[in-house]
Formats: sequence, structure tokens, C-alpha cells
Amino acid sequence: MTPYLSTLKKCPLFAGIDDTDIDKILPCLSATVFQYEKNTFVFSADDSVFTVGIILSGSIHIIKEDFWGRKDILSQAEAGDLFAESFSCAQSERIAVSVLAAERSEVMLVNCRKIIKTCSSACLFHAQLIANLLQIIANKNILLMQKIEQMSKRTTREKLLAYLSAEAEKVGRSAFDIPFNRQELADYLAIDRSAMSSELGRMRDEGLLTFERNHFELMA
Amino acid sequence: MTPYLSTLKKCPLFAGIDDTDIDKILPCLSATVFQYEKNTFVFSADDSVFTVGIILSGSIHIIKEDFWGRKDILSQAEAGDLFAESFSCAQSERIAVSVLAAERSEVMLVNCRKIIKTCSSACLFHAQLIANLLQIIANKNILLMQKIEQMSKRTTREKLLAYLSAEAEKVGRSAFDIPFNRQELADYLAIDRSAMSSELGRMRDEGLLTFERNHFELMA
DNA sequence: CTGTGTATGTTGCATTTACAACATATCAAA
DNA sequence: TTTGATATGTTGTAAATGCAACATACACAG
Repeated sequence: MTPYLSTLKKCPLFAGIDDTDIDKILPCLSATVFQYEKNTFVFSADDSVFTVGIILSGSIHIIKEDFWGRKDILSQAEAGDLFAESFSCAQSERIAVSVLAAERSEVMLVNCRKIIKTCSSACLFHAQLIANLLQIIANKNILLMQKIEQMSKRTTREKLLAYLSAEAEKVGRSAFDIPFNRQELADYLAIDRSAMSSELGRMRDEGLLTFERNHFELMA
Repeated sequence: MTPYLSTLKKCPLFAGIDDTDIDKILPCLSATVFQYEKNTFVFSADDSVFTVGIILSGSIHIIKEDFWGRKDILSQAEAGDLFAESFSCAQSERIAVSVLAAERSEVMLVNCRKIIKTCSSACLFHAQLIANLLQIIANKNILLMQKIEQMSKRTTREKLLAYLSAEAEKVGRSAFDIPFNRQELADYLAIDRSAMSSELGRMRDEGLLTFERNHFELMA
């Protein structure tokens, strides 16, 4: 029994697969565990990556460095999270970003070809793994498209309306709670917090919506 | 022999699969062809979609309608293109966008479960189809992430630097051609064309880069 | 209750951007 | 070559944004 089971269970890659079965799948996938010290590279920008990563402990940062050497943290992931799944499935020559251990971390790497190719013994769980992997990447895709649609609007007001409209649609009601505070929402939409706050006030004055903290209601 | 073979060959879903084999796969996938008149729905926002679409002839628009009913074309696809692949693989309850035939079109719909589940006769091509589907969605994912990274920058200059930097990195040289004209680049980055043109001029004056039409060179 | 930290709202101002209008350059067809 | 269509560059002005600073509200630990 792998000592990492409780963490692996949280990983969406294994969704719908029983504890006992996770244990059976791992050797079939040739899953291997690696340790990384703080600030060491898991992958670097020039690497070809054919493995998805699952964080068993610690956390990692995805870093982008531009032509002039300016660095930027694109995202982060922690225990139970999957990472590098898009890079490995895309089979690109270089991933163009770096993956750094943000602290001392244990990471399980699984070759994604092993996931795709059903093994000779016709392991029943491959189909589920494939469906999970597809679902994870496809879902991320939808969220990214949604975000781009909202960020593509030219004004603060239009970005807010696009975002709030999508949130209302998601729950099927005109009243809803958002999962962001003001600063987080501003960062998500890549706009200024104070300008956003003012704009929200103006929109309320014009009767477009009402809000209190993270609760919003849109007016038809 | 399917009459659609020449179009299907262009579809990335069938990349790496021989003509004769495409013909064998189709019945195995229960692929079905539908016709749509101009401005009729292929899918509507409230649908659950479990099929990927392949355009055999004509073209489609992906449309988003917000809370107040304002419509927006998010993307379009034409003969040989795949669409709805993210929605079907994500297994979401509703796709939240509409797919409309932009003209009289023929569309082949394939249940994505059929693609994922290797058939009983152990059809050799399923593995390739799965790999293709994953690769297509993962690649799109990477492009979307890249675009978001660039759009997230706050100023016109920073957006341009992020974009140009990524293009230079892609070819591994500081001189490169971009696939956009000025208007298209401005739309891609969600900024104003004339402001972008001025900013490019200023950046050239400051010695950051040189350019002529769609050829750029970055200066270290 | 009080104090402290954090989240949110508000305002003024400097900077940046969008927009419109026009100038120039490029390219293809007549 | 001329003409028209399209792409790109330039400029001025109005509007929007980012920023800093401060005010207010709220949550929570002591």
C-alpha cells in the first residue's frame, strides 16, 4: 500500500477510482516519486516533458521568463494537485516555462503515454484515467476561454459585466456569490482595484446591479 | 468509402491515420452526418454536449450571449476543423455558448465516449485517436495560457513585449515574423491599433526593437 | 469593549488609452 | 502607370485608467 494514498485520492486524475485500485494502477503506470529541494527545478523551459506531475507534499511554482530575463509566477500548485498535464499531453518540444519547487517537495511523475495506452492485461482503469485526464484538461480549457472572453472587453465596466453575467449564468439565477474579494477579482480581470470599486458603485447608481461584499444581484 | 475523406484527412483528430483506416474507424465511432441551414443551431447554450463536431462543409460560429442578451462571436470554424471538443470532453451540464451554422453546413458528430472507450475488437486506431484528441485540447490549452499571460499585462507596451518575447522564444531567435497584421495583433492583445502603432514606434526609438511590417527583431 | 488588521469605498491627479481623422505606404488589378 | 483598396503610421483631444492617499466598515483576538 502506497503511503501517499490519502494525497493521491485528492488528485482529480484518480477521481472515481477506488483506493484499492489506485494501488494496483501505480506500478502499471510506472509511477515514480522524486524529491526536490526548495528552489530547484522540476522542469526547465527548454525541457521536453512527457510526464504529468502529482504533488505529494510541498508546492511548486510555474515560472515564465521573458526575452529580457524578467520573471513572472504564472501559477502555483500544492499537495494533491496535478501539474504539467497540458505540456505532456501536447507533446511539444519545449515547455517554455519553468517548474520550480517552492519548498521541499515530493512529486510523483507519470508518463502520459502509459496513461493513454491501455496495457496488455486490459487494465479496467485506464479508460477512467483517460476520461479523467481529458476532463481535467478540457475543463481548464473552458475556464481559460471564459477568462479570455472577459478580459478581451475593453473597459472596466464591460469586463465586470462579462464576468458577473457569466457567474449569474453559472448558477442560473440573477443573485449569486462570487469566490473573490475585490483585489482578487481585479487581479483576475487584470484591472485596477480602486477603479473597479468606483465602477461598481456607478453601475449600482445606474440600477444595473446591487451588491454587498461578495454577494451580487443583476437587474434585468 | 466515405465521400468526406478528403475533408476528414485535414482534421487533426485523424492525424497520423491512413486514409483507408479512417474509413474503417467511422462506423466503429458511430459517426453521423447532419445538415444545418444557415443561422440554425448546432448546439444551444443550455445543451449538454457529448459529441465532438467535425465540419465537412460550410462553417460555424461560436456565440456567447450575456445576461442582458448582448451577443458576441467568440470564434469560428470551417471545413476540416474540429469544434465542441472541450465541451464534450469536460462533460459539463451546459455549454453556455451557442454553436450556429454561419451558412448551410454539413457536420459530422462523434460521441466522445466512443473515442475514449477502446472497442471490443481492440481497434488499433483508438489509441491514436485518444492521443490526437488529448494533444489537440492540450495544445489549445497552452495557447490560451500564453494569451492570458500576455493580456494580463497592464500597459500596451508590456503586452507587446510579452507577445514579442514569446514569439522570439518560439523560434529560438531574436528575429522573426509574426502571423498577424497590426489590426489582428491589436485584437489579439485586446488593445487599440493606433495606440499600439505609436507604442511600437516609441519602443523602436528607445532601441528595444526594430520592425518592418510583420518582421520584428528584439534588441538585448 | 478595544485595538489591530484587513477589506472596501472614495477622491484627486498624472498618465495612458481610445477614438477619430488624416497622412503615407504598399500592393494588386485595370 | 494609374487607380483603388488595404495596411500602417501619426497626431490631437476626450475619456478612461492607474495610482496614491485616505476614509470607512468589518472581523476577530485579546
